[in-house]
Amino acid sequence: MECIYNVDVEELCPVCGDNVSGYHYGLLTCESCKGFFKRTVQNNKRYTCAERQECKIDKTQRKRCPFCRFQKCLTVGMRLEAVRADRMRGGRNKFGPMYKRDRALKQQKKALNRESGLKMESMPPALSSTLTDCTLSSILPNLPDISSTKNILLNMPSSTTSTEYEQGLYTLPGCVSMSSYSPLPSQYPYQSVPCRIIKSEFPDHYASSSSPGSTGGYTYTDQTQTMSSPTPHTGLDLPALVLEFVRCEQDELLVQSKISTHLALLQENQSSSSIEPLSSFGLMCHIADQTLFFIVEWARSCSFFKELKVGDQMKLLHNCWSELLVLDYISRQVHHDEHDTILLITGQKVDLTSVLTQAGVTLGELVRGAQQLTQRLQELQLDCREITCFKYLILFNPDVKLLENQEYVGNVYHQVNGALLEYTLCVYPQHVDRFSQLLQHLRELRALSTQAEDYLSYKHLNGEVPCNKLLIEMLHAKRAYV
DNA sequence: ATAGCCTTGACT
DNA sequence: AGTCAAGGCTAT
Repeated sequence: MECIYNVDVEELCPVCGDNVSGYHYGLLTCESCKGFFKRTVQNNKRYTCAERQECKIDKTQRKRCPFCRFQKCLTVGMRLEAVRADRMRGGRNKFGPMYKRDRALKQQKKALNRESGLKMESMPPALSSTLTDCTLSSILPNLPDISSTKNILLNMPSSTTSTEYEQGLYTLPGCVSMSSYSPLPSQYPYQSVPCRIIKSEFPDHYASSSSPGSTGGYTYTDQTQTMSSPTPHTGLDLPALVLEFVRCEQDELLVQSKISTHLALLQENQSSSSIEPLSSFGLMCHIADQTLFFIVEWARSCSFFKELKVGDQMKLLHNCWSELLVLDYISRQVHHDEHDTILLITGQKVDLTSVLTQAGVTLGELVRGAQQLTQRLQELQLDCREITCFKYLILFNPDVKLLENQEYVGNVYHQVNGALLEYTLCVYPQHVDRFSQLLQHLRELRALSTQAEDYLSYKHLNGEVPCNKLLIEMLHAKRAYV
């Protein structure tokens, strides 16, 4: 378990997760994505996606789909304007001061973390990289929804850089840190923000207004249309709802990187203070707390969820948080091929045997139960679209009592249920009872999560759960509505 | 086409 | 003189 402590503070490329080699075209990226971005813009390359324009980009797969890779470059905030039209070498461009501020900010953040020791709660919200100090009630009403995200972007002061923005300088009250993991919908790509500080250094190809009759290059608007429109061309006619769910999924790599950074800071605080090191269990609580934050973020981004009033949103989340946590854990194991290790959200592997020997009876049973369910789901070859449906079925639980809009929640549930049925019949026609098997496994997952919640409550009563506000809030809200 | 290494040159 | 993000070169 010690390996969890060795999370590197070093930043990862937001596009592919490789090691960064410096600031390139607006942000810290790796050497290969730098080169890829340069080639694409300089040579005005156009790519197409053979799949659904949702390819995962990581170090091993980045070569497979240049379309999605370039899309991701833009989404994370790489700047077309930083590619020079005249190909002049050397020297500095106008991004220099921005890089400098970004570096200073990172230093400041580190220093602040060291000062405040483990008491993250005392940190000014704007400097807190993740939401250790947030309660659900503070997150839900204050987080901007996608449409207001657009407004914030559009109204950003012109001196604002994307990096500063991501680091939370422009956060709203309620300790909200908007970051690059929040998927900006394709209608509002970052690059369309009109108030860019820097005039394009590549005006011929990329200035949207100055070249109405340009033949060779695509404009910003063109690009949005050609690069981001949903592909109608699919081999199978999958339920639209399922495709939409997949499109709204969070970027796992970014979540992984955020949580890893958080744990790394925690580790720094540990070593620089006299506070007793966290136990493995304590560390797991921190991971669970952080994961919860991203689960809430995901829920918030669902269009169905946004329709609900905050009161109902809280009831739904209070009801299902542990199921979503367990689903997150199990779906990670399902697609992890090594049977003797557990894959954490941080990307680290933990030896299963050492977990089982270290864990007490209850935790041991839980881990074993999860492994068994994992194995059954692996045999079924559960796919990521089914997992996404699971998340919605768990969140929109029609059995939650005292909802203001009970009927709506029930409606969503049944729609998702129908979409999942249609999906399984469409993709696995030879496997007729797949749908009912999936639902059976969902019930088993629910049972596991109840066990897990009970275990956590017991540990909390013993004072063994570290001060993770979100996790503890959830524990207190334990099934009050069912 | 990719990506690691090299050269360049404004800025400190 | 040193820094470091641009572009360039070239094996793979």
